[in-house]
Amino acid sequence: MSEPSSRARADSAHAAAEAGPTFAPLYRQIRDLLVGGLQSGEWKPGESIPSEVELAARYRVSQGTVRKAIDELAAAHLVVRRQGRGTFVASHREVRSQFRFLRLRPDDPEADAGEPGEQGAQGESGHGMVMTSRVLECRRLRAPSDVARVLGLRGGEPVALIRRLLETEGRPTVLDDIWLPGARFRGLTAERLDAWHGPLYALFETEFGTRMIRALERLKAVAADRDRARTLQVPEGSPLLLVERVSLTYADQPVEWRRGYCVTGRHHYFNELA
Amino acid sequence: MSEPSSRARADSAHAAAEAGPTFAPLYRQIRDLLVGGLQSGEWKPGESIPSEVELAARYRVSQGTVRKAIDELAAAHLVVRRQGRGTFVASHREVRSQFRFLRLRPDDPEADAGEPGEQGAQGESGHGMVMTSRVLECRRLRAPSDVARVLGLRGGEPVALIRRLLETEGRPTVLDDIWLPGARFRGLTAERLDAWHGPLYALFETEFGTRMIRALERLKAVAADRDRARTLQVPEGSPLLLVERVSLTYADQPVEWRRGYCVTGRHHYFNELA
DNA sequence: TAGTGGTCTAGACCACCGT
DNA sequence: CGGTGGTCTAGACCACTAA
Repeated sequence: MSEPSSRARADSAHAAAEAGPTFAPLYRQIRDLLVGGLQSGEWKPGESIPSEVELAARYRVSQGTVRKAIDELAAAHLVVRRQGRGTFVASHREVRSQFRFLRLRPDDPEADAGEPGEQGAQGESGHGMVMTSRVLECRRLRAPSDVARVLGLRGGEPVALIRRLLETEGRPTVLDDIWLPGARFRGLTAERLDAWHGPLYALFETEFGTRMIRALERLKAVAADRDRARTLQVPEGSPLLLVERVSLTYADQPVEWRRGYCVTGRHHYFNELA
Repeated sequence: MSEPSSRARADSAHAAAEAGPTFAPLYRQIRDLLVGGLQSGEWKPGESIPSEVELAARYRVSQGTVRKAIDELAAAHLVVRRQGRGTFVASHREVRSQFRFLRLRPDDPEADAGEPGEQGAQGESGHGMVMTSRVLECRRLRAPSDVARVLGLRGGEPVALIRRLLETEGRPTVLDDIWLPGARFRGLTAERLDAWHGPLYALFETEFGTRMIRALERLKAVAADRDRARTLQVPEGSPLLLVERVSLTYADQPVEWRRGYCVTGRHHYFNELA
């Protein structure tokens, strides 16, 4: 290494001298460069990124600095480290991160358990829960203003709407309304959804190059209106758990708005405060 | 340093030689020692722990190893680092970690905002929300079996029950039933609760030496029964958000079981999936 | 055996804080 | 100014994986 971190130190000195914005430490700059590689698709979900020593050479920093950058990516679940093998881009197809966004669980794990590891058709399962999905509707339309606002679109831009029913043990459990930006999800049809076996986010990642990174949720208790009561086979006015979710991809760009109405008679939403 | 990490290396070699349990890396051993110091009260909430160099000398490891141990404690919110000052034991009295466990937020931040920084009597506020607490009941009794099971007590052991009503803008919003192990919370009375101004967990930490570290929650939507409907001033049968919480202290010991019934007409439970 | 991530060390320098 | 945490480096060795 002929010029170890000359750029970084220059930046740092720069920041001290100027009154301008303080510069990020080297490992954060490296981290952001790596995020750029992930975002641009240079390394695709499931693939490995270059080794730490290679990245250190490429960016002309020490291995320790690259290591700290990757530590942050791993903490954010953008990559997964595997000792002896390498560092891999996280994927919703992997079991490890499959159910990271699924918080609904059966009250009694035993009562709702299927065969260990079993999955229903279109199934998203986890924690001994078997869930089957039925797509009720999938159409494209112009964004209503509230949807446009949440997704950061202009009103009237094309969006896709998926309505689906999740069932556990044959009982309707969750009714989802899912809004997606039309531009990102060209070619999304009910047939395509029916043909896909696996988590929805794995489909989005694989078929549309859109990877959900994190999500913000708002929960409320609401009374079932007539339509939803009928679909979920509960009395009108029954309490439902409304889970509103905005999913974000790289750079915190919103790419999904979802409203789920959950029957919580035999299930609950689990959360850990840490 | 005369014998740098002789213990650690011996352990490591040991583990490799034996078929027994693998030994934790040095920094985890150090971390656990530090947790022991926190748990035993060697360093109290708000106080600073020894500096990294001092700890490195004490445990005869490098500063980098101590640093990594403290990194984990900081990630778990057990300590807070402050550049140039030191590392401090986290406290519920500090604004930083005041509202870490409060997930209920007004739907429209503007609508419910009081004076910036204002707090109601008994208030737990945050995110522009003002909440006032009214203790309805505080008595001691023998643990019902379900409470005993959750708190890890034997049935019939003494427990304390607090019932309180949280109000926002004069509107009843949350009805809490809080169960505590009697042994830990000797001397807890309604008068003591009324006299305390600040978060409940700060009281527990300051007056009873019990610090809540993390919590597990289960959420459901339920219909308001007659009593709760009256107390919360909503129609009987209205949907309420039921938040069931088990709080844990060091070593994941359960020390609180709480059931909160929330009116979510103007508020929601916020969560981030990361 | 070669290559990867994981641990540990030692030392330099920086940014920040209170005195 | 001295002391604290924060960054960065360089190099050694370990643990794991795959060929």
